[in-house]
Amino acid sequence: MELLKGLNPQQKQAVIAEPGPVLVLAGPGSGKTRVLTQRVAYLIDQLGVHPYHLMAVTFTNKAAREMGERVAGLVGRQTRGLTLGTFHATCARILRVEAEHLPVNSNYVIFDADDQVKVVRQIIKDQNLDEKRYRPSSVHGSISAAKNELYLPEDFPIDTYRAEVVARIYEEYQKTLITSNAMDFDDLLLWMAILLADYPAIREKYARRFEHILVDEFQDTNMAQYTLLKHLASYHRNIFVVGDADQSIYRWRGADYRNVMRFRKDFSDAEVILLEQNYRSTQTILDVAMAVIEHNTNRTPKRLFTKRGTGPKIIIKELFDEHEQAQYVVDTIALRIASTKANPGDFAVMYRINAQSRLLEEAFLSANLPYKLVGAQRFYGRREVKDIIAYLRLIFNPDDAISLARIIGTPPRGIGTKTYAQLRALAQRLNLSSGALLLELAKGKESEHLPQFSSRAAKALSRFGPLLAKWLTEKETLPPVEIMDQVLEDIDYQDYLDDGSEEGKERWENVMELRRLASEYHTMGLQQFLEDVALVSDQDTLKEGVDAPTLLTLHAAKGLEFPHVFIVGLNDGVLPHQRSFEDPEAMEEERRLFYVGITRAKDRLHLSHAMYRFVYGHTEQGEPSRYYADIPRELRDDGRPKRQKQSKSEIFRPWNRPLAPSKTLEAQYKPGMTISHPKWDKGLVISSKIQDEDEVLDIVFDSVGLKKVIASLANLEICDA
DNA sequence: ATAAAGTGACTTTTT
DNA sequence: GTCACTTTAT
Repeated sequence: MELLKGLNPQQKQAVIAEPGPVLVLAGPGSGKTRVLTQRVAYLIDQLGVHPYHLMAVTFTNKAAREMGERVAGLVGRQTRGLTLGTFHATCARILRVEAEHLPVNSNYVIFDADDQVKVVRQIIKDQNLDEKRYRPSSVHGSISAAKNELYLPEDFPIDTYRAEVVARIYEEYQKTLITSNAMDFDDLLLWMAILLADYPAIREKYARRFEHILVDEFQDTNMAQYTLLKHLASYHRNIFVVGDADQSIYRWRGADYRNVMRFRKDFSDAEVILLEQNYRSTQTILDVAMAVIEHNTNRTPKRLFTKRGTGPKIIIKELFDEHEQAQYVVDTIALRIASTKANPGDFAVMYRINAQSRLLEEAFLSANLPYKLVGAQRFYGRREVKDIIAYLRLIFNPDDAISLARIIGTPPRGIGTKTYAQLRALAQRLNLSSGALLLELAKGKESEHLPQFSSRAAKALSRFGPLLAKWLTEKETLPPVEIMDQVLEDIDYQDYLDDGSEEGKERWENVMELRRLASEYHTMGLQQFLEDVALVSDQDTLKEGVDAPTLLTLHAAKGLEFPHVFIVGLNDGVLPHQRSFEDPEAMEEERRLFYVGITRAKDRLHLSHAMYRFVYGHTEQGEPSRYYADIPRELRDDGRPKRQKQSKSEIFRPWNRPLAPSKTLEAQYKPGMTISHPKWDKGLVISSKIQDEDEVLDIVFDSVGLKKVIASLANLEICDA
């Protein structure tokens, strides 16, 4: 079979597996995307399954698009009818079709994270709750977590007083969304699961339709996703899932790698296939990856191997501060591009938090090196972009309270917070959405409610209402880009942005970029444009065909690969992140995140950290990441000259100190010793063990309590033996 | 009602 | 240090 050429036996076994439940446990770089793609092609081509009866779920739209193109190439014809997309996009589409069974209509809008927090904040204000005690983002986090676990407001577990308050806010929150004719990200999954559970007819309709279901990145599904998959697979039971528990990095979003175990239990007859051979990285990189991930508990040990050969050691570099680190990255990349045949696009720089990208960007800019930054927030989070999207959303769905609140006074048109609050209160009393009331007021003298406002407010309102009404008629005939043009003209937005500054110019350019995006939706229409804009993933913003280094978070790096990978900021508190310190489960996830980063590298891996780093404006001494201790010496090259030069500068530049002391395999510290640490001061040694030619100590400090310390890195002084 | 100036919270990670 | 939100002056 032409289709199976070049596959190894396990991959082949997966592609041609008998219908029924299949679980593919795929290590990094083991060709799982290929398996998934070939499997779809095989089902269509060899088993004659019509694409209409297939559903494939991926993690990003980009992955879906690539898969679609590859399948089309393999089967040599159109894949029309194939359901292929992210969980959210797929659910959004089905929910529009089934809207009659939902509390919203098919023109619902999708609330993003920002909108969600705004709704919560408004409710907290309305209920006179203390915003400090009930922080909107944290309350929203609780609501989101509940939804991912399929708890409706009435099911919200109340064990504390706080939970009682949150449950009340949750209830209000859902009401607000419904009157806004909106769904949030979590609702897309939640309502889909509810629909399938509560309406046997709908369940049967889709379960019968999807003869085969394929799921990528299965380890990152949450309870809602797992449940709806189970419903969808309830008729044919042909569910093919691919995942790797070691790469589960979205626990904080409700993802639960235990779904892999759940799957094995719920589908006990599942065929389990292991893909261990790696086609991406050198053995050295794989050995580093395994050495790091082995420290996690509760995992199935895996042996990653490759036929690619050993490859060079990985490089570990300590820099003075984050500026020097950024400079080092840029210099190294520039040098390699100049001296080897590496292309700029072969390089990626990864970091734990978005804030770390700024210094890197600056270094790239000042070196005059182009770069690509992955991150949707960067563009869609901009004020001017959000403003225009809010106008379009309001035009698509005038009930959208959040969008109306955003734009009713932007640009200023005489409707301030007071007037808006009045409008909102009256609308609530009349059981209308604010937008609907605004349209009612647009009738001018005929409106019975207009006299309730001051003459000034009434005048402003009766000017804006008709404008909205006009746009609403225009949307029926105009494509998205022309609606947008009309809005920009009517509100004189360019003039509003233009304050003569460089920033104002930039903002207008962003609006024009959005316009360019909208212009691609001539045939697909406003609904599709708004939906795509709401559901873009960070990876989707990665520009293809631009040959430049990529800057991205470790999360965004999942599923990608690069010949040269730099992971920066390997400082304790950054990677692993401080916020995870107290929670062992979160710490395991930090480790998986690092593992994901390492395994993105094909040929060369560079790790680096800064001796001093900025925290809230001032410099603080940073500790190298504890993960270094897990990387065997023989796999790393710490750039230390073979012979130590004794120069004065070295004495005054402690950051040049070698990563390891002179090689001693004997413990220098014993339990019971009192030591002194440069940052944590006095402490008592509890235990000491030799690990990878380094001494690892457990020390109880008076200041911070129990810490794991690597002797060669910590600069300890013995006070009292 | 709006713009300017001042205050305080805050930084994981994202569909 | 920065952003978003609140208070104060026009």
